[in-house]
Amino acid sequence: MDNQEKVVRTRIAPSPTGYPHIGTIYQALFNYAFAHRHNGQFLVRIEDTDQSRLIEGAEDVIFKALDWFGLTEDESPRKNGPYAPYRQSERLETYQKFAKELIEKGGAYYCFCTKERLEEMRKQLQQEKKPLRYDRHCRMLSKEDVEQKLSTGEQYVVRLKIPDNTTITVKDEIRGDIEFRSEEVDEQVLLKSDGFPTYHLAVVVDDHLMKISHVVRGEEWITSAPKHVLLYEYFDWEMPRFYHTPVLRNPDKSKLSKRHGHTNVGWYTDSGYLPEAILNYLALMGWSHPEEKEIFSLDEFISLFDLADMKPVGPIFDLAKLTWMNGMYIREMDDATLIQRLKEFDSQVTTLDEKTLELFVPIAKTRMKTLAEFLPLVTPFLDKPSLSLSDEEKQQRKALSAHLATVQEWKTELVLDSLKQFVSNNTGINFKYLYKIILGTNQGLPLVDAFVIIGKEKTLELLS
RNA sequence: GGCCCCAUCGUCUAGAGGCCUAGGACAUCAGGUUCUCAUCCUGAAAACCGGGAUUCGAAUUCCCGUGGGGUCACCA
Repeated sequence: MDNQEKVVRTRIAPSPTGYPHIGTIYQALFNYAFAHRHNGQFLVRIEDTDQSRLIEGAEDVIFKALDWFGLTEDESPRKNGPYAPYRQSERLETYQKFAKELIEKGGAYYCFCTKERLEEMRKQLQQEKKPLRYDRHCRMLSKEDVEQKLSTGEQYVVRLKIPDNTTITVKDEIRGDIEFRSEEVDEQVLLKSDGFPTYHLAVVVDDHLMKISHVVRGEEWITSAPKHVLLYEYFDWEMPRFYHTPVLRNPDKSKLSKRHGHTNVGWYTDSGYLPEAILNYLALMGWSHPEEKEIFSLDEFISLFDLADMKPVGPIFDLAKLTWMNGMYIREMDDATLIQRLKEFDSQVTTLDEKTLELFVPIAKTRMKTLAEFLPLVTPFLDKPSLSLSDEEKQQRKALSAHLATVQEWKTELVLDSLKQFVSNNTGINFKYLYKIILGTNQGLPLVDAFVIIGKEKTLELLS
């Protein structure tokens, strides 16, 4: 009975405060994979308790991103579920109820300090070079004082009470027990004066109510974890297992940010990255395949992944390796799928002749690292590019055109022979030069293959 | 600065006391294949932060430094 495996339930708790961050997807991946590995549920809870930071439409975009990656949740505001609502702004009474209960239990207290007083207090502490913690001013208030202030409608917040002289232990499953001296922990606000909870109250209440079994979140939460542990103890609730995953970093090792890297999921979408490649890359940040494989599917990852195997080191997000991996996925994709993806990526691809597309894709494939690189490869053969060439180069172009016009049968070997002949007939000319006078760059799709695809007529037109 | 976390090639990592002359991947460089460029193949260069301790033996355990990161809100 004791050994009965608990249902695994994980969650991500994004705030709708802007574009979806790649770090959110990183978290989602591990939460999703772990839940699926254990036939559990993965939920998305929207943490919209900061009214001032809300951005309209941000929630939608988060779900759109999750869909794009295929990290579909089991319960969320859009899907509902047994523990609805899943949007914190709709659960206010719940938090208020528990805040009250906590006060009655002696785990929290009313605080009437004004913003001004707090500011002054901090200034003072700063001058004295003391840690910036609340001075517990209102904790000393008598019951009568509190009642009196409450009855006159004075604004208040609810603060967490920290016990004196104890050690609070956070059991982190990735790095082991982490100990905090209680006097190092701030008596944080749990319920704000606008009636909204802060993260600390909301997360504990919701994780408990929603029966979250494994809390998998970024390392930046370690410092506030003792507050959460305390809350679980005060409420006498069973604690979930905590896994603090490493934070993704910029090349300069700081926390991955907009300033130094590409954090917006939309950037990857727009740049022609494939969701499966991104996920594969992300999976390798802090985890490694038991056979040291680099390329593997989400399903394979799910079947192998264990949170206990996570490394605690913050990895640097290396766009170059992601890009390589993306190219790998493109190369290994079958042509039909790739064509489909290209069309979805850029509607301009839809306008191309289907047959032409089918012929171009195989030769373009090995030359693309992102979907965005397809069109620039192909269009120079379809729409005559306007080039700025020297007179001599124009001359050569004409000569080449005349030379190719003599090819009897427009077949790969014959066209190639013709080109080779042209090159050997003219001293100082090589294939690289040919690219220059035909495409304007010294590289591109194989000329012969491309010429055969578009046909003799169009080729000559291109060179005219 | 206080507290907390972390530490193997430039980057992601393998490594759970002898299999390590430290392995793989990206990036870099050099060759090969090739109509250019890619792809593909071959190869090269490249790391255990420092110091103690434990041990017959330490990248692996322990301590102390050092370095990097995180966090210190009525934000999450």
